[in-house]
Amino acid sequence: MKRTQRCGELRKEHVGQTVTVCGWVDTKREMGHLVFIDLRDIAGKVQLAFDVEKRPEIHAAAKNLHGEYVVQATGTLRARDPKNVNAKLATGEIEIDVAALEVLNTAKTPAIEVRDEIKTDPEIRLKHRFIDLRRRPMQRILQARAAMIRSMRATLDAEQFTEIETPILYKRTPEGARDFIVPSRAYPGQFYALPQSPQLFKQLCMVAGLDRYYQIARCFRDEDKRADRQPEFTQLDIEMSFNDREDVMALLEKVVPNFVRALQQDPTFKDCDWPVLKCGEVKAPFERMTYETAMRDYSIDRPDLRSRDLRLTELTAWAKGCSFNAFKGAAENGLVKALRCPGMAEAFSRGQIGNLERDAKGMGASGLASLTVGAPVSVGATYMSPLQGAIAKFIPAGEQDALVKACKAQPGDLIFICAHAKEKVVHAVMHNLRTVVAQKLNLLDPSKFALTWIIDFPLFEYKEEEEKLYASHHPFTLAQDMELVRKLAEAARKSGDGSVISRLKAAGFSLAQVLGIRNNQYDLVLNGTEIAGGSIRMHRTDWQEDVFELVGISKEEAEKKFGFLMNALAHGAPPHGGVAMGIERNLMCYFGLENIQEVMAFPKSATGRDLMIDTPNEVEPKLLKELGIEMTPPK
RNA sequence: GGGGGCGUAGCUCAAUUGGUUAGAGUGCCGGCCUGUCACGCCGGAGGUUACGGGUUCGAUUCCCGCCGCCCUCGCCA
Repeated sequence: MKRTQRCGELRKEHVGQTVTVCGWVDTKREMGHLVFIDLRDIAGKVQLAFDVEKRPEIHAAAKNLHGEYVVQATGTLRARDPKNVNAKLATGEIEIDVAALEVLNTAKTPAIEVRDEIKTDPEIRLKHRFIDLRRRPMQRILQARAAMIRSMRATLDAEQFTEIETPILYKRTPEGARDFIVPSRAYPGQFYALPQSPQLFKQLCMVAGLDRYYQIARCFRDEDKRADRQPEFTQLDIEMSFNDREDVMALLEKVVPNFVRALQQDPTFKDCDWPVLKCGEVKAPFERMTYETAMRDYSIDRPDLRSRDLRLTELTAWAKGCSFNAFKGAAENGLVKALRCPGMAEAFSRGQIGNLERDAKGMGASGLASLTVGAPVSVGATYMSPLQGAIAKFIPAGEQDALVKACKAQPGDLIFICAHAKEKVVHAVMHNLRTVVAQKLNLLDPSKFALTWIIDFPLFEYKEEEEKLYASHHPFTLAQDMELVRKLAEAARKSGDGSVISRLKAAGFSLAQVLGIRNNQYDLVLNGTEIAGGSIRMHRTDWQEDVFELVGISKEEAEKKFGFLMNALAHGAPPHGGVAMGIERNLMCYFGLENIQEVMAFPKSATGRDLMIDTPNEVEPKLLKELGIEMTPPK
């Protein structure tokens, strides 16, 4: 045995014991006849004391130690004199009077200082990741990640789930994200693909009668990276049988509070400064909000409800009768929305308003109207309109009053209005604006956790340009009204030509009716981040065929792409559904971090390179030949 | 694929309009110091200014290219 305790575990209660510790030399303080070494391991630091008069050879050996040397030290644990206690250190009341010292390894000077706070360039940190991970904040994050996953497993095991591994060598799926592909040696010219998620396999597990599946699943997507995206990431992947959406939601309402509690109660993290440690108990059941409400009030399907009272107002009806032509025109077949900013008439400078307008234009808007609300007054017989701003003069007093009333605005408020023929543009602008205003109002406290389910999503999305319906989640999601889907599919099959929509219209169905169908999807949203999402699936092939019909996936195409799933569904698939939760995205929220690299042990750069091991890289021509792959010459 | 920012000592950053020996803090190495704990004091080493080209008497500085990192739009559930 090389050690009796870990450095950071030693306390007053061990005083008098002979202890052996191992760790890295953190700092050395030489005082002539005295040398102090702080020895560090994952549990913390402890002070080693060396006195030349007591043991000259050991003292001399201590003088030869350098930073990051790996050392084993044995000695008597003694209490420090009260005047020498270091209150900043958990081990500050004690030190080791070292009697034996062994250098287990020397160390080169690291590129990164092993300290809690560093400002080092991310490139350097990634190149020397094994040093970066020696730092306490990084070790705590990785420990917390493990604690979270441990808790997830415990919860699911208690609910009779079976952890099942699904293949990493998978098959290319033309839908969704770009696949990473892996050449096959046995079949030159043929390829595996890495899974974007285990979606189809988990459904096959249900068909197999495995009843309840989960996996801490690695997922791969070959898309361009972002601050919150990596080419490989981890999901808690869950699927269950004979359930409806309530069962899945109830399950996550156990999983999430359990792991939050696990993090909050773990003494390992008591010194950490994480939002998750300050957010209090996560109470179940979680709030629920329909997609319709979310879009109406917040213009986004993942609203940040820390600013729940900052709601948007739809003004389309008002704008249709508006004298200001820009609003009126947009309202004809588009959307007009307003954001009332309470008491913020003076909150933004001219320049800031200008920036907001510029951002709105960047999202496709033709402009962003801003109006401040004054007190309505009558001067003699003339009624003075309450609004001020560049466009106020185009809106008569009566219309202004109606606007103020619709927004429930008060004197001193600021009102932003965005109008556009494309709903998507208005939603993007207003969501962005709401975020800015909420920030300005200090509503986005990172230690406040606002959790909500978003439910009742539309089954279909309609792309006008293509005259095509798309599955808004994925095409395996069960509709709430399969009866109507059946009728639609039948109608679409009968009347021969034209787009699906024109055929449905010919059969007497309206677009609103089609888009009004809700599905069985549920997303879990935390402070504006989607931290989990899932759905109940269609377990019957005839239902599945109906939806394929409506989204324009032909029989041949369905057979080619999803044949094995369809075949499996035809062999007695039980009703089933599940959910997936992004581990990294969750951790980022809980730790208040902006970059996904901070919550992974060995992340890749934003261009998908591993800077430490330097990959991707070339392989030998011989290997390529074996795989039947020929390179085009580089340009 | 598009846009923006960045690249100078191990690390974090300076360097005037383009100007002669590229500096500081920290780390590192050595010395001194008996209670330090981000110890203190003294001394020292350390640079292909990412890389390649161009303009110029002269380039860290200006121009072009290229590589890398970060952010973002597209893309991505």
